[in-house]
Amino acid sequence: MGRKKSFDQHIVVAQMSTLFVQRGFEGTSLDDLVTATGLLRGSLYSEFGSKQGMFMACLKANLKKQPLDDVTWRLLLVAMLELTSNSQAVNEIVSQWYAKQNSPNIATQLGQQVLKHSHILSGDNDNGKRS
Amino acid sequence: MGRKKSFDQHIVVAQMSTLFVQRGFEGTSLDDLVTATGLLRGSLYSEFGSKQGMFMACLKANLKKQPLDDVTWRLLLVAMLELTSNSQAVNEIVSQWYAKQNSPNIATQLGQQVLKHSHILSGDNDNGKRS
DNA sequence: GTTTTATTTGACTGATTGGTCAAGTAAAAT
DNA sequence: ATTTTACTTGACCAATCAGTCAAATAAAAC
Repeated sequence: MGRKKSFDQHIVVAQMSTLFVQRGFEGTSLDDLVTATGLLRGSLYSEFGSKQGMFMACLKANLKKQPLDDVTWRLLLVAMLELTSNSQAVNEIVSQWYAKQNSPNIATQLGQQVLKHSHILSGDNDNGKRS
Repeated sequence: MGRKKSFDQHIVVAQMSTLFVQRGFEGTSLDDLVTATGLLRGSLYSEFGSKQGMFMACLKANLKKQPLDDVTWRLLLVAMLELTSNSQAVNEIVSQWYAKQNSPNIATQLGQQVLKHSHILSGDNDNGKRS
């Protein structure tokens, strides 16, 4: 068997999901992920293979939820706007999810998430500052 | 007066808009913008001040169109997902636009643009390659 | 023609990016 | 107790990032 893993996949995926949701895919750096998870780069890469692998783990895990929560909708948005047109693998995940949907108002739900995320007309942006 | 500008603002803004629409804000590099416009960094910075200034020029110029075309909708999406929550200046532009809208289905239109951009269920992604 | 002003040029910078890997460590297997 | 296996550690890397600026250039003003 060898050494035991020092982390719980589910927790790590949840921590990474929070980041991807807040900052998007390109907006989230490996350093961000290292800080948020408490793992180091080597562990993250041996577990997920690549940054895209980390995102896909988040997307797959969250898509299992029913009904979809805000985190999952926002991961779908990030996938569709940043990854779907460049990555076959992510495209397939999202396409398979979309094919199963029969609700006619997916677009509306996606759009509502965009509006919610944008913080428009609320004025609570931080002018680029990060904690 | 001094030396004349070697470019037409409108054309440069249109060229930059195409890039921001295709690759998003963070996904578009200064090198990309230099290549697409034919201008060099110094010219771009003396004209627009910053990368965000370049994006804002694109957004402002496109929002004058009526009715909004796909490019403008996509710029709004990019703004809302990548900039609005971190940049007061971009937030104000989008907020002012949004306040003037009285259509009840903005969310739906935004969502349709997300779906259109995602290339889902069409399979024509390029696995990350760039021309 | 000389000076002044505005723009272009592109090499350069320090910071940050995603990703690697040899060495170290902890557990199981023998 | 020793070996083997699996995971962790973090320094390191080449590439890329947004942004700068002194020097060169072109036009207007005189």
